[in-house]
Amino acid sequence: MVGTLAPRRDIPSATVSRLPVYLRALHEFATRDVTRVSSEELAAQAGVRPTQLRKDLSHLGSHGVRGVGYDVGRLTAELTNALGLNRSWPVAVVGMGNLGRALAAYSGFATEGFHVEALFDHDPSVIGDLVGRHRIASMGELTDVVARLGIAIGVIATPANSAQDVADALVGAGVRAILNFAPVALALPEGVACRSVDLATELHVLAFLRQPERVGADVGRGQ
Amino acid sequence: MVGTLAPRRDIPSATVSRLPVYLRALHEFATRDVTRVSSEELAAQAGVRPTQLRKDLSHLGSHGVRGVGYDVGRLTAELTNALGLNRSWPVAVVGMGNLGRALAAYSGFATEGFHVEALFDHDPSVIGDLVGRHRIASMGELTDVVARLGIAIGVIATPANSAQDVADALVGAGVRAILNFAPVALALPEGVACRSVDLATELHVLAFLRQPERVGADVGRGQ
DNA sequence: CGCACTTTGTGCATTTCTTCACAAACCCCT
DNA sequence: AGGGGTTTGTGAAGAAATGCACAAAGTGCG
Repeated sequence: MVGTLAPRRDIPSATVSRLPVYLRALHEFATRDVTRVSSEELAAQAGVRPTQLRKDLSHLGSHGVRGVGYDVGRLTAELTNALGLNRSWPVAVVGMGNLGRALAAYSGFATEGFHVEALFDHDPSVIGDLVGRHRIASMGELTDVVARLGIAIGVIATPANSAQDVADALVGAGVRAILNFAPVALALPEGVACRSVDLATELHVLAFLRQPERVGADVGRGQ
Repeated sequence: MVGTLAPRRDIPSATVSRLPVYLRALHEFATRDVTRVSSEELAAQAGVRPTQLRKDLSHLGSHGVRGVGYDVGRLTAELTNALGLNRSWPVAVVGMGNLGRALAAYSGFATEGFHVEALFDHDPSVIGDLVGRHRIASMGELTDVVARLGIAIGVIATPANSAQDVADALVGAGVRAILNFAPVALALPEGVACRSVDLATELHVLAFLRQPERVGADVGRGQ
């Protein structure tokens, strides 16, 4: 973590990272037509301990009912609202290699108001190609397109060496939330949110954990 | 994190998650023919603070030279060794949708001894198809193939509802390290290492951070 | 050869995160 | 209406991670 810090309201960042997991667990119960869950059931589904779930929810001022549990619908609404998922989030993907194309088509991105609305690439030979319902635009069009479509989140799926330039372009165009798949630490101005996902790093950590010397271990956000 | 715990040797898990980042930063310097770096330079490249870098390296018993810095080659070797990257890690990818195919072809996977050696899918209509240099095998072949090729790491890129079955199959076949892209908390026996990457969760966190009420914030593994 | 300068390694303080333990709150049954 | 049985919400304890400040250890110049 390099950017800025200090969530304005006092929700710990560790808690924020888990809220989406709780939301998904709730959806799971909803599809089974369960209307009430205990912290124990919900925590089991989410892969955390009940006590942590309750503490996390307490930061939202969220209220279950003692002796009963949580109303699935109500808690879903509260979490959805807390996460800001009751609006639309136009997403742009930059970098149309294997990963970028997969992300552009990934159904996980289509949930909860996230919509891929624009695709960009540097390579002239792919500009104009259709991926899903969208045409790949050139980097030169980025500023205009981002402004016109009100892109809120930029996904960087380029090689490492162009990631910083892309980030600068996105920020310059007004994007203030970036999901970065390139294996570099981006330098970003204060006020720009960034999450990085690094596949090679994940494999490296697994390799460490699986070394014969070290016994069964489970580091980090295993679940 | 739900699985087991307690890295046998006392390297904090937060440190372990950063070691691959340092290794990559070192590679960057090496390609520029730099042979010595200070903790300040290396930390800047890695996106952390110098003091944290030094503290992390101290857990390895790694030694730089006071007044000088670190020898790029030597530190690279030490980190490579500590992470267990001086051997080959055969990887299998299960689930040949968009994401699985991208992962199978992803060059980031090809670094440092990680080699995709087997591909699996449930869908009969894609079994036998070639992706890269490999044929997609059926789930029924999983146990045999994993054993024969000595697969060390299983990557799950299936929908959420089949992820647990796939995990069980992998573990049953002897795989004890899993990289999970399905949005579920896997239940795994003690001694199986697991890292989960959840794209939807990352977007949700970004949405939270970008809500108007909360000012610039940067949660979690932003870099 | 010694002194000034640089940069590491680390004990300690601080902050953040997790877990425990229990009182408060609510339902339901009689 | 009251009491037993649950399950939440939370203060306080404990653990982990981070950041500070400085001593230790090296280089190189005079």
